[in-house]
Amino acid sequence: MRRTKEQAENTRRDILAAAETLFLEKGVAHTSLEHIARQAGVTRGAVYWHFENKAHLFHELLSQVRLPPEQMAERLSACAERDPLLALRDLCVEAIENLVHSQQRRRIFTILLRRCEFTEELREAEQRHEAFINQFIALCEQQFAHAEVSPRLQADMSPRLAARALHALIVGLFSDWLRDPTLFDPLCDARPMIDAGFRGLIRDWPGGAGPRAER
Amino acid sequence: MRRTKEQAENTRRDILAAAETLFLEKGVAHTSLEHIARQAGVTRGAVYWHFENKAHLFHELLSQVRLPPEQMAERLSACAERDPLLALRDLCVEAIENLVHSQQRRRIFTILLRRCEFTEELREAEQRHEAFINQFIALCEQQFAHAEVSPRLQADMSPRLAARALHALIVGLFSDWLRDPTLFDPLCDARPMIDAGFRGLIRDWPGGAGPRAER
DNA sequence: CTAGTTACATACATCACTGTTTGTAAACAG
DNA sequence: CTGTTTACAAACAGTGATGTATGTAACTAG
Repeated sequence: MRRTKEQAENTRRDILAAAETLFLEKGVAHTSLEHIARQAGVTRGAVYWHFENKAHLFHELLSQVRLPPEQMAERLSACAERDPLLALRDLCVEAIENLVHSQQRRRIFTILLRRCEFTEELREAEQRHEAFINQFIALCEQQFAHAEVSPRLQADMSPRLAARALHALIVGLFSDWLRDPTLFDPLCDARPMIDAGFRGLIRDWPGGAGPRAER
Repeated sequence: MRRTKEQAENTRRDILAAAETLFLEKGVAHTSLEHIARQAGVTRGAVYWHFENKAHLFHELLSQVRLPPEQMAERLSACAERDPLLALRDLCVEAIENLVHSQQRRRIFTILLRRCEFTEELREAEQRHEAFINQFIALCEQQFAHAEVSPRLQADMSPRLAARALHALIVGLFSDWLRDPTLFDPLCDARPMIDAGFRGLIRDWPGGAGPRAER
């Protein structure tokens, strides 16, 4: 009963989708490969064929939604003629809004934040994720350290600290909203909240009256 | 080999301590009651005697570090003669600094944020924790809605939104620092970061030159 | 057309965990 | 001092998960 390459790719996707569903529902540790296989309509044989083990499966799940940092860096430097901070602000707002637009992102970040244990087993996936975060923070710091920007920082803020505060705000918004989506509405609240963050970091940050970002 | 009441209390504490250690090390789901018992120098019999099951054990672990909300409310209203926001600010800063001062807090919050899966099994503990968070947010909102305070909010900020943004910042700082303690030093950085948060929410927030809180 | 390989299913061996039950010595109440 | 309860230890029963090994039919390259 061998399948064609295309069919094989489909079962692979089915397995990933099944894992996504079950990880979200019962947590990573409490989901067995048997479970995943059944949900995907295959046996564990298929799972072990496509993935080394649960940790690798998890890892590949995560890779599906991470914006490659190069792309982020590109987006930030693309609009170099504008205020570099406005580009960063828009990026942050979009990151949060994206949770609304893609249920897959929402599911996977929920798994990441609330349905998995970062322990030996998932060390590799964790490290990749951490590397990603560090790159994001580094990018922020870079923007804040920009020659035209750093003089605008509030007195008690270094580029380093500003980057960390901004990241904390975003992570907090992610994890709060994923925990309870009724807390706020990303589509209308993310922007003012992020703006508030920037206002605390930057002296002359344009107030609530500032222009909306172009889309 | 029955023990005296005092001895029993000790084994209970030993079990909790063992669970704390192992949950942190290997995650809640990956830690068996057998493991915990061994680490505590007892058998599973003792564990089942003192706790109904792993979920209840986990629950009692968490209760060890949560500041009762009444105490928070009290602290906030205690210094009513001062700016209510300064009291809130100090409370937030302290919450973060406390992570440094108590390794137990640090361990337990690490477990909460990175070593457990919020799934059916832990539903009860999760709900209590969530209730606690909601009370905290409600308290913040209350402070921001205070008659003398709300006119000072930035134009695009409601008390509701401000409370949520502040909580997100704190949660983010918690989870970032627990993930990587080299990111910043709570003892000197928490205050400016929290101040930045407030500055983004409040118009006339005293700048970095503001007075340090009395201790 | 036919090796050889692929994409699985099936079977096997092993082990770990949970919950419960039973046993028991020692503490404690009266 | 004695019956009762406490604070466990030990044994039991059942279940499920993992990794691997083996089988196999169909695809595919030549």
